[in-house]
Amino acid sequence: MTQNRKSQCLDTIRQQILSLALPPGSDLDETKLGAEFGISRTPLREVLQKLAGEGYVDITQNKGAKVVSMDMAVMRSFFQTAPLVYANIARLACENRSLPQVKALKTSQQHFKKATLNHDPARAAMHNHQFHQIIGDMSQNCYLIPSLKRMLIDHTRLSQTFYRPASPAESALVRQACDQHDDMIAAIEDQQVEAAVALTLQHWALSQDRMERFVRPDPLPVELTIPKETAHAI
Amino acid sequence: MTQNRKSQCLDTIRQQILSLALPPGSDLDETKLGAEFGISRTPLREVLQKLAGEGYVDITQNKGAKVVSMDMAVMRSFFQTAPLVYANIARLACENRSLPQVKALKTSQQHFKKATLNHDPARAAMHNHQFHQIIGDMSQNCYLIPSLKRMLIDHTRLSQTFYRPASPAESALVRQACDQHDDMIAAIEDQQVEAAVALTLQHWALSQDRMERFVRPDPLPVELTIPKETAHAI
DNA sequence: TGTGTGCAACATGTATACAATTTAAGGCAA
DNA sequence: TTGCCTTAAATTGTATACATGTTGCACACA
Repeated sequence: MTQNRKSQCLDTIRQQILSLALPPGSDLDETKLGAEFGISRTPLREVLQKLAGEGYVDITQNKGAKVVSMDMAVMRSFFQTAPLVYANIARLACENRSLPQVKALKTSQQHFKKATLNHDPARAAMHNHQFHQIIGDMSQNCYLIPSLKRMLIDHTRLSQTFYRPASPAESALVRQACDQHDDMIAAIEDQQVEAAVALTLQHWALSQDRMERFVRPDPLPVELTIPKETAHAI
Repeated sequence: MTQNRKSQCLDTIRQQILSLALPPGSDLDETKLGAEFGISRTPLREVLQKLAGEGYVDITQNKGAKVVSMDMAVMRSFFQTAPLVYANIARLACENRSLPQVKALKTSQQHFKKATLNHDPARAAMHNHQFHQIIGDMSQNCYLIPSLKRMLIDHTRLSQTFYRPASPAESALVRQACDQHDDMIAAIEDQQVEAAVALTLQHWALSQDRMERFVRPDPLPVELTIPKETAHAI
């Protein structure tokens, strides 16, 4: 029971960081969080240590924990490194996947598809996160998985707007991403390595474009008209 | 002062794991270690959490911490993944290195060279570890660095015998590795990306051979003679 | 002899009190 | 007002006591 509260605390904070409910750079107060989850500071500090190990938070001596930031320098390496990590994880997943894992991947994809159809962007982002984490598990490579997990944290945070399409064209992109997931499952199940890698790179290219627009939005029109509805800020 | 003891504890355990003084799979008793380092269990548990985040130990619920194991399945992915990670870290290090980092790398290499000349294999392995970790820092890529650090843990553990040459031919290999370090420093300083990557792969090939022999030793001679001196076991 | 049960010893998990450090505010002098 | 020093509040770090869970041994029984 008490153990339940601790792991629930861990899950909740992870989820809040991924959903940007806890924005990058925000402070995590030990006393406040402990009271919130009904556990004392000792186990709560261990939760924060664990989150630090997973790359969700940064802990500074005598200064406490902060949600990891997403500054420009980091974004640069994010876009630079993602295809390398994703493609190699996909390759290894093809080679090492077990059938129960394939089944878990299909279940995750069902939930993801349902969330997109129901226009539930928060759940869609979370299930997308889980989908790619399962592919990571399939790779069974304890050296690359930490990199993948760190990438997925920022990927999920950046893609929070992805599943909140603002136009028919954007809706089409979401459907396309969903179809790519189906194709990836098939390739992994049939262990078609080259197909899985190619699909992964296509999948990346799709979200890359959306995310880069999010980081560096379209320039305002030169004619000084005021847009009807401004895009949401971070 | 008290903070000193905690970080000293962290460093000592890291060093003991890398040197195999704490062999893979061995138990880490909280009470015993706390007494040993003169700190109570609370900060010691935080040390273990940190080590778990860095990939030095595995923590199981209600079972405590163990030094991460090195079974055959893991070794396979180790040899499979190392060139990918090392080569890409080298590439990024070339592009992003700062001059103070180059200076630190040269200092580290001096210590390394001195240790090999003095036939101090433990120190040589540690300075080699530090050398490659500095190259990791140069890459300034927060996504790949965790993978590199996890690789280096096992690399250093596997190479414990590398710097304990048993024949003139093996001594030549150590000298060659040392020379490669010098060449790598030059390539990184001059930002010659292709040269740095090629050198890194050569450097890997050299140690790969030694390490694979360590994991899978030479078959015994078919004639049933007893060797004069048996190689040290793990 | 083999197997299962219960208890005792031990190791890990949590709460709380206290110590040390950082942060912010207030007051004083230039 | 500005800058700096002092001091109080808040936050983090540590020690200890207690709670909970695991392990291994002894003993009973088939």
